[in-house]
Amino acid sequence: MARRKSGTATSHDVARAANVSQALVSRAFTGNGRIAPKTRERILKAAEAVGWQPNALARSMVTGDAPLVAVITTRLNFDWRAQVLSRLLKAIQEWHLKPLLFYAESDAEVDRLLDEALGWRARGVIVTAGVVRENRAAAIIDKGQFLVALNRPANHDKGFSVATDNPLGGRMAAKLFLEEGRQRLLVLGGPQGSWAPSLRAEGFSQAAHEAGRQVAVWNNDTMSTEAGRACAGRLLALPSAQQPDAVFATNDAMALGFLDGLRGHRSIPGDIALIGFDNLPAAEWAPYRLTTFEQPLEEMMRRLVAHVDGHSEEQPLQRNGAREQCPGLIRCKPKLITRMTAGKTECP
Amino acid sequence: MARRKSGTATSHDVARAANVSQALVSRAFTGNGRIAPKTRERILKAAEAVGWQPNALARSMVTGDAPLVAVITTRLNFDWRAQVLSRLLKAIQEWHLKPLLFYAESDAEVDRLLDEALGWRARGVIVTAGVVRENRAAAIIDKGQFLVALNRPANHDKGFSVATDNPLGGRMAAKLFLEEGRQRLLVLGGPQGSWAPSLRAEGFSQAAHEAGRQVAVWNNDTMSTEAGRACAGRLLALPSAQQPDAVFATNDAMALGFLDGLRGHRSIPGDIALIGFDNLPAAEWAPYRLTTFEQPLEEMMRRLVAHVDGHSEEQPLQRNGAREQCPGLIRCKPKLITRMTAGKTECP
DNA sequence: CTGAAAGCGCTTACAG
DNA sequence: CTGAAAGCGCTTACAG
Repeated sequence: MARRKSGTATSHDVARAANVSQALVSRAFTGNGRIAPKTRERILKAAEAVGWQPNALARSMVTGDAPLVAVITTRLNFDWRAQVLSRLLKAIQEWHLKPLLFYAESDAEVDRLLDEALGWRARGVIVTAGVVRENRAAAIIDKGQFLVALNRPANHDKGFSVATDNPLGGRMAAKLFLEEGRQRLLVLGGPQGSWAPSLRAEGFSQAAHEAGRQVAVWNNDTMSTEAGRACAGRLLALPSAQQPDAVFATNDAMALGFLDGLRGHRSIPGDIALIGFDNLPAAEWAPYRLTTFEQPLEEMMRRLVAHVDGHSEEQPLQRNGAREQCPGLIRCKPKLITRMTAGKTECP
Repeated sequence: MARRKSGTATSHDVARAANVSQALVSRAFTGNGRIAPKTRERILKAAEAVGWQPNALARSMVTGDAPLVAVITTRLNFDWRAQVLSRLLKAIQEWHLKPLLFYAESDAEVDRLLDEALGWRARGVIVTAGVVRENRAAAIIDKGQFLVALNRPANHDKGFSVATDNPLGGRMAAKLFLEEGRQRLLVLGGPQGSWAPSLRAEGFSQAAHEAGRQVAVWNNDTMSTEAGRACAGRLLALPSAQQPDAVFATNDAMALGFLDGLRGHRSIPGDIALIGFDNLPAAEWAPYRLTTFEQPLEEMMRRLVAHVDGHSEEQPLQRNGAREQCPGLIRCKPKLITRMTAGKTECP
């Protein structure tokens, strides 16, 4: 029944081999408590011979502190997700913590996974997929764990949420189009109810409305290159009087597909200006040269790290003093990367 | 010192709340041992009220079996890595195991991380980055853990290694070029000593040599689109008599950059035929239409899963009976995806 | 069906 | 400097 139990050495085996008490073996490895240097060395050698090292589970249990952080993630098929996870894993590594991953096949699973994560008594949880329900957030925080939500709300006033300033990105895109004198504006949006893409679209629409312009919004369930290509087809089928002359795609994948769909039919940015979001590697490739927004991943990670470090030092919340616009939500400015598809009308 | 210890409820708290013994609380959650249905329900309610669930660390300790699997990974900036990790996380999730990630900033760190992983007493370890040293492999397997290496050797006869059949891919590419009557062959290789890219290059060269053709190999330290573009520049600078008319890029990133670098200077596949490796999403985009190899990820995962399932059932090794070509290494055939850059010379 | 007790593999006061 | 002992939060025979 017990899988392996037999055969695995314990600190007692090492103690026997080094002819010391089991407690000394522990001290040799933790570095806590006095121990003669020579004894320590003898123990280390014995451990090596036996092939033993401390059982991290047992250590975590007895110290009441597991060096773990739970990370909720999902399919990595969108480039941006992989970038985020990669950067996150690196940060966690640098904390000398271990990421325990919870993979959500769909957003609906996220709540169950958060519950499961609680069982591991980790230092905290980082959510990069799905939605954090309010009572789940409370359960996590009440147990003294930190809660960080990336590009989504934490739904708790002691939770922490870092996001790209999506509305600002949308507004900047609109402003750029208006400065270029574009007339008919279109947004390639995400699924209904999605958080980040909706905020981008709303920021865009709002700025356009303030300038007296109307905006069409086409929602897309997948936000893939295929979806972008489909939108291009839809645009080409429109009566020419209704064809937009400026398009804001709420992610790069759609923008790239859109460009491919228009290739040979329209000139960019002559007929249609285009701005994307994410600054995927492909955005700068020769056939695209897409004007887009870079998400401030490094800044987001810095903020996240600062929050978690603050948490572990049990500092009082400094957030009130700092007067964030929206408590618990840190917005980091996206950076406009101007390439050929918009914003360069003054250059040849 | 102890971080949280205080405040966190235990099974005793639940027992008190439900007016039962602590042992019953355990039985209510594990499902092992007899317990009256009504008692169980009362306990579950009490636990919910207290906000408690079993401590997975303590459970793992006492059962001697932690439902963990260690995964060694690295930066996810290459698309293929992210795909692999994503698929892996899903498989592990389906086993009802939890992936504990070890992130190696460089290959040199991998050995240290493997050592660290041992401390968690996981069911096994899956290596997707760096090299598994022989004695490290032995240490893992001697402790009864499984060892799986993806696209690299496991370096132990009880380890398990699944890889794309890289030499075969190389040979197939060469064969296709030869059938097209290409004369001057070039390989865009990876770093010296890299495993998979070198095998691809070798397979290619070998097949070419057998047909009496010479092959030039240009190694690249990064295998990025930039490297591919640089190779294009280098090619264009060559005296025309020496210019290759067929290029095998050992990954798609280089192939795509190479295409961009040639754009406007050479016609593809007229002047130069090109084959890549990986079948990245971008390979099928309109400006590229790259002929390339799809790595058989699903088959690799199926094999991996079968091995690990076999391991947990303590089955005798079946490998000898099956007579694998190379013991412990399973090669899965890559699939040629024929698009526009090679292999379609008969079609307009 | 339920409870008291032993034990998982460690760490850490507490005595010597 | 070292060792014996308590205890971390559970699970699981073993008695009742």
